[in-house]
Amino acid sequence: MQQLLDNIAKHVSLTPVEQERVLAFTEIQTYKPKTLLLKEGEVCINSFFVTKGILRSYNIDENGVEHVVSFACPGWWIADMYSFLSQRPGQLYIEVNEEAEVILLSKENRDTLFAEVPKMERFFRILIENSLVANQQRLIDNMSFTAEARYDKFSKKYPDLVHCLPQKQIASYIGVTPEFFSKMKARLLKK
Amino acid sequence: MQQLLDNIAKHVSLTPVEQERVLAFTEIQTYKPKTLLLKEGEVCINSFFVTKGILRSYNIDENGVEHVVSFACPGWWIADMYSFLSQRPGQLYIEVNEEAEVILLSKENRDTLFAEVPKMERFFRILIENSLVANQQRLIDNMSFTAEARYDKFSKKYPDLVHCLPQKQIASYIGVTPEFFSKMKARLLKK
DNA sequence: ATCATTTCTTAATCTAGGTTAAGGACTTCC
DNA sequence: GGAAGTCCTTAACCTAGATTAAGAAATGAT
Repeated sequence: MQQLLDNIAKHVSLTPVEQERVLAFTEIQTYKPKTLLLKEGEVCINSFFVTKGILRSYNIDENGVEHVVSFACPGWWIADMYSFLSQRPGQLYIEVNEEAEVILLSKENRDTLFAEVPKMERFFRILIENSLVANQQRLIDNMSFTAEARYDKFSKKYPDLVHCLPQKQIASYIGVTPEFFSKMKARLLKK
Repeated sequence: MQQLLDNIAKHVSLTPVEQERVLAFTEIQTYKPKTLLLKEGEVCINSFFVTKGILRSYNIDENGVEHVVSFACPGWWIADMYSFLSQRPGQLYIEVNEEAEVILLSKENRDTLFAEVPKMERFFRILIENSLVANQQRLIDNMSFTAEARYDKFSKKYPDLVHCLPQKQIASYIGVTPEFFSKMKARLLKK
């Protein structure tokens, strides 16, 4: 729980009373690997703050191909933002990659919290802003760079993740097939 | 100016006094086509609310190829969000497509406004949330669909834009070359 | 009107990355 | 500890979309 408060403290400073309110609205949970916290077609009731382990979100396209939308390590939030915000069925899966501990904040509680603790609305505003910027950068990168350059950027940005994720998930995140990813990696080793 | 207030009213309801504050912090401007409101390497001081005309933002990659990041029609906001939020040099250009009238809100004024009129922070939080959702959807679409399907989605989502934008800009937005776009369109006509 | 610039089209050729297939290396779980 | 899955790799072949080039059509400036 302290991790969450530390995370919030990076952007806004809460009084002890406000911190209490935050904790009152959240709930802690642990999950085994491969647990699905959300499936396509379901409403994303909770957003998840990761304190241990790794989660990922992905969608599955018409051809049954999985596309990783995001990873979440300790200190990161994850949700199907479309579904969470609209409270309508979404298209994303959220799955536990590695034995995880997460803090849950439901849409309902989030909205109440915004009313009671306006600083938390600021906190999430800033979080979403950062998220938008990162997302827009990824879009630009996908349009501007080759798979090789995208992989290079990814490994520099998330050096830890490169070692603990299955390659097929990295391949999916940067937008190539596992086979091509494997070929590409072999090519890079020769240099 | 009324357009801006109407737009805000869709998400939060301001008192007349609050509306006054908003207007006090904004400024109106008109621009000729091809005017560059922002260049790569510059700091994005203002965000722009379009009341007339069309703007677009794009970046230019290492090979000199332009990639359209977004269009903005009346009722839409546009900015280089990375640069605007961090007040550091950005990579985007913002250009006037069609004779435009826009309302300017600087980063500085926005932050003051947030402190004076908390509802405006809520307004922008909601705007950014929607923006993030749209952006994430575009990312997923780019990974999941062919150029043809992306074009189809685009023309259904923005039927008006299809008619008033140069094809090369649409091609760039959906992520293909103008040549391929032209070929694709010819193919679609045969069906 | 006319020259210049930009945009669009068509066609030939090329390539980054996809597909299919098959074997080997790890896990995982009775 | 062995059967059944996953995951990773390699290789041959395939295709969506890029590149190059060149002409036609539209737009704009003088």
